[in-house]
Amino acid sequence: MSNEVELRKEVRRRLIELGVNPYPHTLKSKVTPIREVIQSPTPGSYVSVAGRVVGIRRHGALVFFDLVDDGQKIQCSISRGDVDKELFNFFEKFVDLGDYIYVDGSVYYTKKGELTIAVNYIQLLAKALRSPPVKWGHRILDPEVRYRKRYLDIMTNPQVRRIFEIRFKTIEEIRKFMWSKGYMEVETPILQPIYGGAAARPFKTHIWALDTEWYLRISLELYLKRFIVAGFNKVFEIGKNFRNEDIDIEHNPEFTMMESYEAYADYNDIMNLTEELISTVARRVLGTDAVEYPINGETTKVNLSPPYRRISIYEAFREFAGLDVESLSDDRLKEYLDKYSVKIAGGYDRGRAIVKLFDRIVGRNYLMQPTFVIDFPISSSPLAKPHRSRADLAERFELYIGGLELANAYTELNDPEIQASFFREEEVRGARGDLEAHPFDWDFVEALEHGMPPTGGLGLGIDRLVMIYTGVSSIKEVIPFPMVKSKEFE
RNA sequence: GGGCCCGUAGCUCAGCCAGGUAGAGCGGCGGGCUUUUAACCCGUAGGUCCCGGGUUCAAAUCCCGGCGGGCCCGCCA
Repeated sequence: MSNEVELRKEVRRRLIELGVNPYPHTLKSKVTPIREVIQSPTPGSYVSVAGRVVGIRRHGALVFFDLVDDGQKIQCSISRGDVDKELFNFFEKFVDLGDYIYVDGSVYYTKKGELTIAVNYIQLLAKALRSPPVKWGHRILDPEVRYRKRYLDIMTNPQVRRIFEIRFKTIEEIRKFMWSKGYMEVETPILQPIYGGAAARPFKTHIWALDTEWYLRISLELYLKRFIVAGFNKVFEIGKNFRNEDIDIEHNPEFTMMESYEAYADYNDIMNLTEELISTVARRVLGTDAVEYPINGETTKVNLSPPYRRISIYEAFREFAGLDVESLSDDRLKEYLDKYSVKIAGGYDRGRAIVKLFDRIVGRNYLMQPTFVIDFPISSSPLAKPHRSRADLAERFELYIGGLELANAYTELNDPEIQASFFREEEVRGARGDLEAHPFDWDFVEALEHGMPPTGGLGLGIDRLVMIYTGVSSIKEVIPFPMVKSKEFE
């Protein structure tokens, strides 16, 4: 292993001795992106390009090699008979896989019809001391290498690169979509004295300047609502949330959410917004809103074009599980909790029990096509407004696609007295051992006391949306640098 | 938190069950080759068998502990 590095360090040293800078500041001349050379191939034209050497095929006096620039590959050839002998020798002696080089030459098609640059000049741009771990276009198989050294994964595999291109285009298109709807993108604190807006354990940190314990945010919700109180009518934020919980196929402790809040809207408006956003962004990023998602090992067509089905959580129970949860006694419900080993932290609560049971037996198993599950039991939703026509329900929806929970949204609770009472209930749950209970946020309640208009809010999991868009079933595949245990530098 | 599986050359893996000199392909290096594209042909170097301990005449192999990774379950309203 150190052998290759040592050999290449020796090459680097010899280059410097010869007066060749292996890491020059400038290129011989301006280059054309390889993408453009490929897009409008012009045999006979003279081009200058730069890129990483990803393949070398030697045939004695003729050598073919591949350059990759910004994910685009082009073949080059260098022929001893056609170029300065020293240049040919320079290539043979000093250019290795992984190096960045500049070349210029004329474009032609080989006998096999491959677009190729007949190289006349080579400039070394950056000497690589390590070669790529696998041939370009091949997959690194070791997941540990893929996640720890993602740059290698992306460098060598265009399909991996494509996933991240889709991810970042998706974020860009969500921004454009929200702006086009009149929303303003705002920023809220990541470091917070009280966390809130979701049920999750937080990361703690120490603020030296204030000598107190603060938290990394677990959601964007409570500060965005403060913007609504402040008089901004439509705001959104795209940012990282941090939840101190386990890492698995659909959870990463650090993940990306888009949250939006709109004055004078309710959860019905937000459902319309959500389905339009997901389909519009899909069309702009993927060119289609018909995607395929692997479900239980089988590729399933998923249609992202609106309207999405809207079904109450009780109806969903009846339809998919054949269970009339609504009329179930608490004792019977507890039997189901035992049967599916569902535990409720902080003591039994009917609403929470129903929602957890739903996650366990309905959501991930049956909701493959986009589905809004609506009207949750009120005790499970301490930041949502009670339902306009049923006191036991909250105006809340969750969006499921491919069995994944993608979004959570409410007609927002704007009655400060009810909010305060919900926080008090959360405090009780916390005291009973529910580590994910909301802490009482007095400052937020005071903000509501100043008056928040009727508001509709949305939280959309960007990572999971990208999973749906790219057809991958692990969140690690869509997070560039997923969380892995740190390792001592070898 | 529980269970299962994995860790051997730069990469992919065999060898482990049944203990006895560390193996292959790709890649590297050297040589050959002027139309290849996972080029090809010949030669060659390359190892803390994840780490530590134990059993044994002898451990990559068996046992224990640890580290790292993957998957499943729990948890994630």
